[in-house]
Amino acid sequence: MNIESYLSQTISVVVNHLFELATTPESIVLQKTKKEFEGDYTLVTFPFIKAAKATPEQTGKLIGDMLLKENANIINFNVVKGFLNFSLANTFWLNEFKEIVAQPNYGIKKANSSGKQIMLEYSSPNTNKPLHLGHIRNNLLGFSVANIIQTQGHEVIKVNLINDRGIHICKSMIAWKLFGNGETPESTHEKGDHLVGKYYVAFDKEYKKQTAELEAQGLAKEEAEKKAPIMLQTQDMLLKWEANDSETIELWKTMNGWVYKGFDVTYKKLGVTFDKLYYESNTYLLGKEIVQEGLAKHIFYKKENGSVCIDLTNEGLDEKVVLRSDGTSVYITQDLGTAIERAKEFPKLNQMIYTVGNEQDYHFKVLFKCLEKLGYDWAKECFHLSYGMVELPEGKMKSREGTVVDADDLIDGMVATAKETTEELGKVEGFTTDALETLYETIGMGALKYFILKVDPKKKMMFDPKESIDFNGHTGPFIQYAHARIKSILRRFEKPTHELIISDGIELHAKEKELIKGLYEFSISLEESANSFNPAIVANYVYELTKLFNQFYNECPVLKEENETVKEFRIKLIETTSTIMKNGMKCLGIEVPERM
RNA sequence: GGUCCCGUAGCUCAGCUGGAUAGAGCAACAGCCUUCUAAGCUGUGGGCCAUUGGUUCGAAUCCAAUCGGGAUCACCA
Repeated sequence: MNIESYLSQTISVVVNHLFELATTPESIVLQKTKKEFEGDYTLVTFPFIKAAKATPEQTGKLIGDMLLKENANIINFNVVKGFLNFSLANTFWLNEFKEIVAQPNYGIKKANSSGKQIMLEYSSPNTNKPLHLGHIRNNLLGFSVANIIQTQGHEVIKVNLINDRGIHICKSMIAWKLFGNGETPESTHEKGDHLVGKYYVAFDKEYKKQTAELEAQGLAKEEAEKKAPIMLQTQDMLLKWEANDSETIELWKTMNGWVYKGFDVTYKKLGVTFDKLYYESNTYLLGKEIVQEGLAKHIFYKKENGSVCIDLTNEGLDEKVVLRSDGTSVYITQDLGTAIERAKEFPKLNQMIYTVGNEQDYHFKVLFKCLEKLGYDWAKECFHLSYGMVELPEGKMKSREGTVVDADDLIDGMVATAKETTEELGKVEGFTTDALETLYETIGMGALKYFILKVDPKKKMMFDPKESIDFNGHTGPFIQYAHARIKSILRRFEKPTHELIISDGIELHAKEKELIKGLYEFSISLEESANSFNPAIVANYVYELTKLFNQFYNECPVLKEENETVKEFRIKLIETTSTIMKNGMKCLGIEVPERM
């Protein structure tokens, strides 16, 4: 049951009767009562004082009196200025709790016929370098949003479009050919993506050296950059690749193979998965036909030099090239092609979501506008899940220069810190070695994932590698710890919990009531989180719930409670709390341990 | 320069579909482990919510301008 809409309904009836209004339940301003005041919900009465022809205080009292008379669930009220605070009966909250308990997956809707089919693209790595912190945000965000959308009864197809071709890929290939001496991940015991990334950096170094030399010989900077031998070799290689030169293709396959193996390890550590992989080498030629189609429809036009453009100046955008004068594709050509291809491949698709950084806001505006102009009505259901950059205190990350926070290093560092902390706290007893390894990963990754996901995706976020991610306070381990504490109590409880019956006569402790309210909120937060594609809402919700639990834990003994009815109720209460914590964290891709 | 995003405590972030005295965490300080795991709980200090003006009974929240920061405006991806 949605408590707010139930109350709004009641209030609108009362208000309409009292003041001869025609207020709809939706227009009632209702909020949770602030901590400092007595009550559960608060009605803002300012909107009614005119119709009531009374002061805010009098208006509040009028409404309060009538609510008290009309609704048995409302047992008390007080008025402070224009605010009517009212309390709901003990039994009301107990019943609410029973309803939650009766739904094993409270807040989570099963996939049903009214659910949508949604494609969500995320990750989209380049195969010339390892993943870094920016990719971590992308991956965690994409995976988490997919989970969250699923809880609302939708089907999500997670896809990864791998950027496996192009000049940047050739750069690391050339560098490897020149300086690699036949190195392989096996020979160097290096992760494949790191090995290839090393040569990408090597390319940049050599390229800078060569341009500097040419500049010293008197060439202009621009000229030098064009004429550097290594750049010419790279361009030549790209041509060979496009001409399907067997030796080049062979090297490309080999090196990309190394990278994929490396990526798989990182993806596994991050716990992200995909339903379908797309490779740009297969899709980059798509879209040319679309351009012809657009030309025929006079949506695109040909310029004198032969390039094809679209004029979006009326839309507040610019003129954009969609096909080069030499007839080759640009970025947006393939994106048009890929989108249309996917729509054909999945005819039931209701929405396409692209998880890509906000530096590409403009690109996606143009892309969606193009699709719309081409007459694809699903274009307005396309959504760019845009997220802010992860910033470092020293400035930007540049993978070419190797000044990045590497994903694997960061992950390993987090796990190592988890290990250190656990050992320092002396909490290693009773675990097998394997269980400990798993625990360190759970805690380390929990801390990292929570750190990233608790902030609003739209906003840029700051990450200071020098300050390690915290394990105290508003963090993943804080929640994991509370969960483990609950499980510890449940392990000691002698009866099977499913047999427990919640008695009606229980007088709720303040912290118990707060906790029930907190449990109820899960469903609302999850829905809000899904609607706004924002995992931070769930993340912050679970934190709030955990705080409520910790307060309860401090004030209300469970196993030591002498009254058997109360004890069993509390068992049920914490069991439900642990389930919601677990389900909430699962949405974020974070595991919660049974003990820690 | 055009367009878009962002400015909240020393730091990292909530709150933004307008409502009461603006919240957390970290850091600092002070309490709580013969009581279910102290990765916890309780308390103290810390704020012209960038600035100015407007709308409103009421503005951190909406509007405008200014200042500061970032992104983007490629026949790169």
